[in-house]
Amino acid sequence: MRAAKRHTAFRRRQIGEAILAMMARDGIAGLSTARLARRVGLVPSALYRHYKNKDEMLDAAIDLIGERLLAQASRTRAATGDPIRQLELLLAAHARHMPENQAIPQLLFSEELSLGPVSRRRRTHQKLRRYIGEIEQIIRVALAQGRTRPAADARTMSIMFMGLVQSAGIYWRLSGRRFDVARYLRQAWRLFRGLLV
Amino acid sequence: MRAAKRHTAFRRRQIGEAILAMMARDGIAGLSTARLARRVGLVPSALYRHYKNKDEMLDAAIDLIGERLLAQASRTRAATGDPIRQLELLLAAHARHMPENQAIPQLLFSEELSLGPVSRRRRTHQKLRRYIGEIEQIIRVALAQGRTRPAADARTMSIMFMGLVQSAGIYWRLSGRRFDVARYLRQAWRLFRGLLV
DNA sequence: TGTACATCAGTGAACGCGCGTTCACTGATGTAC
DNA sequence: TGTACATCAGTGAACGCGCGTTCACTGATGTAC
Repeated sequence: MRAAKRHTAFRRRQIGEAILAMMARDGIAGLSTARLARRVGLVPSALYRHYKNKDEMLDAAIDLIGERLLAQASRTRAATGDPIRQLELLLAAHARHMPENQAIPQLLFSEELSLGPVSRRRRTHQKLRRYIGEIEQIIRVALAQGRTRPAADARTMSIMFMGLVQSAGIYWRLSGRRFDVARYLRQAWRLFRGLLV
Repeated sequence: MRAAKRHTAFRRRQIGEAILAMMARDGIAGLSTARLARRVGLVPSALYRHYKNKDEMLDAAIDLIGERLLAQASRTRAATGDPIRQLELLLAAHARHMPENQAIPQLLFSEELSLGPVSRRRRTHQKLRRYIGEIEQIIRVALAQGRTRPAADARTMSIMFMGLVQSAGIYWRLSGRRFDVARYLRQAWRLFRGLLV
């Protein structure tokens, strides 16, 4: 059956999102153009109408990840002015979106990143740095409001904050999705919060 | 040139260690039998004298990772009786062995783990759990000696501890090995230590 | 609004390539007497 | 200690398979007059 004709802009977004979804579940390695095309409802060669090659498709997916992370950060900032509450909301969002967000660590540890073009690692680095920068700023505000003299700077704390999410992800994945991420992150948050107020 | 004849036990270990080394640098995906054989100094078909197939080679590498983690834990326990000092030593060891240890997250996020046989995920899970169990016990002793009433249990704290190492690894990798892991872990340790004493 | 033509987004067949694995072989190493 | 034989660990050639990508094609959609 012949697929309906859609504008390239539509297909590009569709392909990028399909990569993210497939990556979250099974990683990048098994992501063939055949499987990707099937998921989008096209024939493999049709993908090449919208991207020059597979590398460009991958880069588009990386851009989508960056967009989503930043969107989540600004949604959270908009929800409340209290920095402590913002961090708590952010952790809750990570717990909720754990399955889809697995695309991020899958990408970070993929050979496509370590063996692919340097530009790709740089782009990814930049996107993650921007997100962690957002967290760092929130922490900075929190520290200014808090009473404790912190034992480390805001940047260290922001990387540590990301570590909470990463460790939860690893355990969740390894346990066959049985590990109670939300519970762990609530407990870890109580500890982390103690470092700020 | 024909390779020297060595006992299977020797070759098995050699192959396992070659996998770990290659995995640490470039991930699992690009780990072909051809490249693996070249590294060991054999011809691809020779690998099959020592392992039934590639899956078994991979499992051997996973066992090696487990061995090494546990060895590191017991070396640290032997070095000092002070639990706080033990944790500090453990972090320092992780900072020192960051390059080789990249094999661990590479494995944890590989499609060989998520798509491979369930038994492989279980084995890996068990090995990591045992290591984190060691950390948990150390933390338990530390909490018993400390003066603070902790805001979370030892298990949560042990996963968080692992998160310190993971976040450092991600940043290190993304930054093109430029991120100062030792410095970050020292700072993060000061914060984490504050939760215990 | 209708017609003529250009562009765009789909198709299936074909390609060269590297992959994991098998196989018949060879000569070095180990074992029995 | 020397000889005869079995086992073991190496080899290169060959296999079937899925991969990313190219290409000539087709018919739907958009544009000019």
